[in-house]
Amino acid sequence: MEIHQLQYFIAVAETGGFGRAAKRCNVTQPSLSQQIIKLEGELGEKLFDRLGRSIALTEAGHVLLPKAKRILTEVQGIRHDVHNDIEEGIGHLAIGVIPTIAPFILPETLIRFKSRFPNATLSITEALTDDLIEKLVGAEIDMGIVSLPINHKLITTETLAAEPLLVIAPDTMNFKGMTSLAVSDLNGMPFIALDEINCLGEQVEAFCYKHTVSPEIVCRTSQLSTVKRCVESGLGISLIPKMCAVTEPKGKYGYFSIADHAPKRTIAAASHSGRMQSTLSKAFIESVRGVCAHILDQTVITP
Amino acid sequence: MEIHQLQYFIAVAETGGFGRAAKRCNVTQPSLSQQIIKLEGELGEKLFDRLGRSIALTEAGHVLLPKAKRILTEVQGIRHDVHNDIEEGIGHLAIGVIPTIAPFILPETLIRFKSRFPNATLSITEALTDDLIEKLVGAEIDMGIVSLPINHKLITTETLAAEPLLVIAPDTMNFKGMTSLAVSDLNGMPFIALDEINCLGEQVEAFCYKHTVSPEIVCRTSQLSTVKRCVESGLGISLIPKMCAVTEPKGKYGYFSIADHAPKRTIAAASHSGRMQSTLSKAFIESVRGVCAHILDQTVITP
DNA sequence: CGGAATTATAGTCAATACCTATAGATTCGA
DNA sequence: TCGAATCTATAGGTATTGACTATAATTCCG
Repeated sequence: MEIHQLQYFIAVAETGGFGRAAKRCNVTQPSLSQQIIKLEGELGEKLFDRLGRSIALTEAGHVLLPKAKRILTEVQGIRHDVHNDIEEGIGHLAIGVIPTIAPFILPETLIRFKSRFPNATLSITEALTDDLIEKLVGAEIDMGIVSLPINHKLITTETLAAEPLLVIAPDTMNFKGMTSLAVSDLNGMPFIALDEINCLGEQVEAFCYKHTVSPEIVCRTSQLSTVKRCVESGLGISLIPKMCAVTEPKGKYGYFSIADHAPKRTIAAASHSGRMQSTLSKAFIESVRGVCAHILDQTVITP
Repeated sequence: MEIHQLQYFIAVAETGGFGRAAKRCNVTQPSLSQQIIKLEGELGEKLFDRLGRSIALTEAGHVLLPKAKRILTEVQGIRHDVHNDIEEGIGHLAIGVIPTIAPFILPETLIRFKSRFPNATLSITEALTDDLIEKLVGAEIDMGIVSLPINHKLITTETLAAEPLLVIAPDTMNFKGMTSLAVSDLNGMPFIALDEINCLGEQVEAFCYKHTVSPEIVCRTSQLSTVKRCVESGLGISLIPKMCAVTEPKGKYGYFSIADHAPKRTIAAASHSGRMQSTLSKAFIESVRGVCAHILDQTVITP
């Protein structure tokens, strides 16, 4: 059974004749007759009673007609739907975000995205960079929000924001009253480090190494919120991304920028080079970009 | 767009590869590839991202997949539906009945038929024999319940019942006390005739002519109920079908059979010779046959 | 880098959808 | 009742196209 056969069938039923139907379908009458006969053979039922002047639907024909019409309507609609649904943002998007970004941007991003695409569904995976890359390659997720650099030949990245890393220090320490520090000020300071399995942990480590700063690592945790808690307890200082400083209520600690060699991380959207970016994907990226800009525009430096 | 293309598309989406899909569809991989490419061309959108090891649905592919599955499911179901719906009596039946039969058999017939085929829809046309034949030939109705004879080369008839015609006479006339009459008793009697456009009118006329009986026609009406009313008023006698006598409450008149040359009419189902009789049609015929038997089994002859 | 796996391309073949011409059947009007 | 008109089915030829084989190009993995 093929779609053009159903088309012919409907044409015959509606025009009441093979000849007229053939004209409507832009084929000759014998061609159309053959296809109808073939369809009848496949269904094992005659579809029309060929009376002399006109034709009448048999019982089987009566059963088939509405079903055939329905199918044809759906087929006709597919071409438009494929385009319209895309434009109307109907669909699904699977996103991955690294843990040192997720909690700060997701709430606002989801609100923005959902209000723009109420008919889209989202699934969010929070995982470390390497996991996200693997999932991207395996097409388990459509896009990852990560921190650069990413080095994988199948992954393409698009920069979304450059984010300063700020020194967070407890009120009990003697940075109080200063607005900015120099790299050298970190030397020998007690330091709360983020575990290196987080890319942020690596980046901080790299920053220190590059500027030959050697803080004294007193504690290593795997979550930024734990880092903050430790700092608040006066255990030491740390370097945290600005979005983490902005989006949470301030406690007994202050934020300071480093004046001479300001550390930063680059937030980017990562996707599979071989896959087309969907409309939803692109829109989500813009949402994130907007949220980052909004968050990073705020000021938190201790006065 | 053809159905086998949708089939191939679904197979690729579900097996995650062109080769595996081809195996499932019993075609070679190049054939399947070509059809997918053709489908993509027709839709103007790529449906898959061909990654090295596997494939991923594009946005358009994601939109198409559920629609394609739906269509295919419906197509798969058609073959069964065409047969099952027929067996389950889903469908429509257009019936025509002549006015001198309709009011007496329809109520009971419809009740029987509807309880047997609750999912069928019925449309009833009440019209004179010639009209019904015309509608049958034009396939406007599927079957007619008429009185024989029918002479039309395109019409086939199937006898349902032989029905006596009874003399109806007002209580005021001197048939009182008799149980049966002879044809000759009608001679010169005041007679309420049914209009000849009804076949029953013709038949009565023919009966009288055949037996050289000449009742005196005092009135000609077009409905049997009017005939009865007139008889009840004492205007004269008439000949009416037994079903008319049985199914209505008795008034101030009596029924008498004619002993020597009992007049009767033959009730039959008429249909177009070139058309297949649907299951519903056949079932309806049986319903009518049953109702006729039940009605004509009763006795109304004045004791 | 070589071998396994996967998709795309090229060229050929065969099935089939389509066309022209015509036959068979039915209807309608003279 | 006969012939013209109308309609569907059949026959035979053509051309499109779906499918096959063989192979190239690419990716992935050891």
